Amino acid sequence: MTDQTKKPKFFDSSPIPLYVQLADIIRYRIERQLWPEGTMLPTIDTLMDEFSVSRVTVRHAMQLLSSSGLIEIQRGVGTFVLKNHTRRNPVKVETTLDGLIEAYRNDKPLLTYISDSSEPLCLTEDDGIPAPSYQHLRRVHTRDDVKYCVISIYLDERIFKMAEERFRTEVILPVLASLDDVTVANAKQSITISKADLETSRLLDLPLGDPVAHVRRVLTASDGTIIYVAGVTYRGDYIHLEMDLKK
Amino acid sequence: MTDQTKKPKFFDSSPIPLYVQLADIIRYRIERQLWPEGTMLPTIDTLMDEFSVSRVTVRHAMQLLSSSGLIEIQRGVGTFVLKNHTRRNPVKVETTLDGLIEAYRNDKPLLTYISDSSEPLCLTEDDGIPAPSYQHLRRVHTRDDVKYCVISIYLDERIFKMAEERFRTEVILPVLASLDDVTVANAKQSITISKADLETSRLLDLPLGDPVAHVRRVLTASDGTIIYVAGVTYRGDYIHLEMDLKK
DNA sequence: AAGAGACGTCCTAACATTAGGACTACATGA
DNA sequence: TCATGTAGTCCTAATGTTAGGACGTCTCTT
Repeated sequence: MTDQTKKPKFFDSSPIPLYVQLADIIRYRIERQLWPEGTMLPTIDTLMDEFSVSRVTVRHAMQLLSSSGLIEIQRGVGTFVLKNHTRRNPVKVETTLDGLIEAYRNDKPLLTYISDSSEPLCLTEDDGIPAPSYQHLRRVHTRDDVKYCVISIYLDERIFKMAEERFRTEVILPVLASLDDVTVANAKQSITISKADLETSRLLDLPLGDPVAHVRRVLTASDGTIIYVAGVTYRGDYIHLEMDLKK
Repeated sequence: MTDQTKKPKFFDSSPIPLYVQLADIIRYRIERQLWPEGTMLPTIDTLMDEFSVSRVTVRHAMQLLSSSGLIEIQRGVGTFVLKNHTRRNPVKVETTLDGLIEAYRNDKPLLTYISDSSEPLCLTEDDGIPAPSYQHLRRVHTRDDVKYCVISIYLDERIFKMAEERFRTEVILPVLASLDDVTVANAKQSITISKADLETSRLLDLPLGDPVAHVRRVLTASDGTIIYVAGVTYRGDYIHLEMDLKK
């Protein structure tokens, strides 16, 4: 019965541990330049106050950030922002097929085949006319040692047979574009955002629940046959989309 | 020294409680139709086995899903998938200015002004020539009782003065478009994905760390003056982007 | 009415998270 | 050298998460 002051507890009620939430907030502030590189962070006691949490909690959060190299803790001195954790080389989402092909011509990701287990090919009426059969390829793209997307491709088997070896070892789209016998008449792409599920989080070394972008691409031939369907799951932080609204 | 069998512990090492992760996985399977509406979920004992977790953990996860209305637990019978939690009415991200204006003409969201505290206007050389001064407006858009984005707008003060009242009470872009004296020469938009920070999670009633999309729009007049800069943070699950890759 | 198959409850026992407070160790400048 | 400010350590205690197991209760079918 000492004091019944309301405890805002700031962002409790979430099942995520306080120290993780706190670390997220601090990371966010650093990324947003609120605390630029080299700055000394508020003292532990100040942060305890600001967020009404205990010492243990603040320290735990700090250790998390420190071990990920974002800050440096100096005993007896203070805690300092290290690197500005600049956005790492995001993937520019191309808005044209040519751009997409061109992008892959310059950037050859490491391809890792993965065993299947994924969603079956699912098409809507709008997509076009299904081909008689498809070859399924599923792999992870890696660049600079970072696995940045999982891609699951269904390729018209007749086309696949034209360059089986190349399709297996190279990125599909440039190969597809290089085949004289194949003409892509239509190409659609849709993007949605969701959270990394168990499989994705494993494949991309991502924490479960981290933001990801799902991209679905459908290419059709001039007779309406669907020749290529891809479902790509990108790490959310690798996505960057630019568009000119003035057409 | 009884048995030292390795415990894969499936997705431990994450600070997020197991039962939350498990609930996420089950929700995901339901959403992906792996367990369609009406299906009986595997028994608690089966799930305990599949994921190597204890009874308490499975039940805790189930209760979470049950209380969010996704499943129904029937004692002595089993647990069943209720509604298929269909995607709720996502916002189609427009790729042209006219589309954007048109979209807002048909969909009038509820605007809630919020006190400031946000990032200052930050522009790059590329954006254009800054106007002498800007009016800042910051608000939350709500549709069907769901707060789906926070928008922070900087509007050239000279333009703001032309229709102060309307700018305050209506969605900016349609008003801007309706002014004869204003011509938008250029309009750019960029999209990135990140996690909800503390402020966003509060404003949008979203769990901290949930996926969000940041959209930045810059409009310039024909003389290169930047007349409008908007930073919009959307709920990730409200974003849907369609594009025709064939230009 | 009985049995099988489900979920519900309860218990023990580790750990992890968190608050709150006291005290220690270190670095730096006056 | 010493005061000051900062991070580190340690303690108690409450609460939450998880494993593992035993047993209770409910529903439905035979």
